[in-house]
Amino acid sequence: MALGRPSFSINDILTRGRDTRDNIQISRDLTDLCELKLATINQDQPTESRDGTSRGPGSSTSDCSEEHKRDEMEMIHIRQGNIRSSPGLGDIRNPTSEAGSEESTGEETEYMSCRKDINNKQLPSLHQDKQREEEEEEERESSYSTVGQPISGNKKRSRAAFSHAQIYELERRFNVQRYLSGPERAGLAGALKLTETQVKIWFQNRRYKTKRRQMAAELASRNYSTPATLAKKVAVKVLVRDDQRQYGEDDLSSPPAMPLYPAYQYGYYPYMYCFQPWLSSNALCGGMH
DNA sequence: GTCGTCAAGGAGCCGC
DNA sequence: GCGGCTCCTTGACGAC
Repeated sequence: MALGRPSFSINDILTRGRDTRDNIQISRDLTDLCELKLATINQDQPTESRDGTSRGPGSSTSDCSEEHKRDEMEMIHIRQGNIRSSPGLGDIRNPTSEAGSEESTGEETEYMSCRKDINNKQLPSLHQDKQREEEEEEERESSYSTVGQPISGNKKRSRAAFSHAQIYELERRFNVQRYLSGPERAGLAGALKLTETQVKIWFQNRRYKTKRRQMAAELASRNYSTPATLAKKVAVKVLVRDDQRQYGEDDLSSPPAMPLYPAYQYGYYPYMYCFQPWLSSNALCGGMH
């Protein structure tokens, strides 16, 4: 089951990504696209930048260049293999910001918060960060296998915590395509120092999470349009027009030729034609499908 | 202690 | 049979 593919192959990001400049350019394109959509969403709500200053939709240019630089550094970081690998290190995550980013309807916000986390926590001092990662790497290798599971017979299940850089890359990839082929998965897993299974499971969980949120949004919208509101949208035959009777008595006694509820047209939820929140910006930005 | 989130486990289904 | 999918659950973990 393959969904719509972008005009360029994401493999370009990974394979051509050995050429960092190419990779950065694609990263910029994706970042710009996502930020553009986010700006569209928040047109009327000035967003809070990382340094606490608010910025409007049109004022992101300078910030973008800074972010691009940081992205650039981050991507170089990843390509150099200085990425934190999967095994559960609680200190490399930022549950507060993650939880905060889990807006009920926002898919793009997770991506953006990931960017924010990366910029906030990892990029300001790459050298210190690198050194710390090396220390963590040693510590990790002493207790975990490469797939993030305890080596010894410890039956206690360990929950791998992916690094911000890994999640950032996974999210970005997910924004491009929601389904990966085998080679694509292998390439991404290799680039992120994860196993193919971990990438596969991550995408599965991510798709299901997206779906759950869409369903929740749908449910909320249904509750929003109350039955009383719907009851007003009933098709009524025009019996008299311009003082002329439009139907004979037989017509009126027989059932209408046209169904009153053309539900088939919009599935079984005709009112969704008017209000489809899952087709709004979050779904579009979250999937670009 | 409770709650939310997340990676992973597992059942059931489908296509090859 | 195998691999991947959806869907739901489990167990770990952090925030409150």
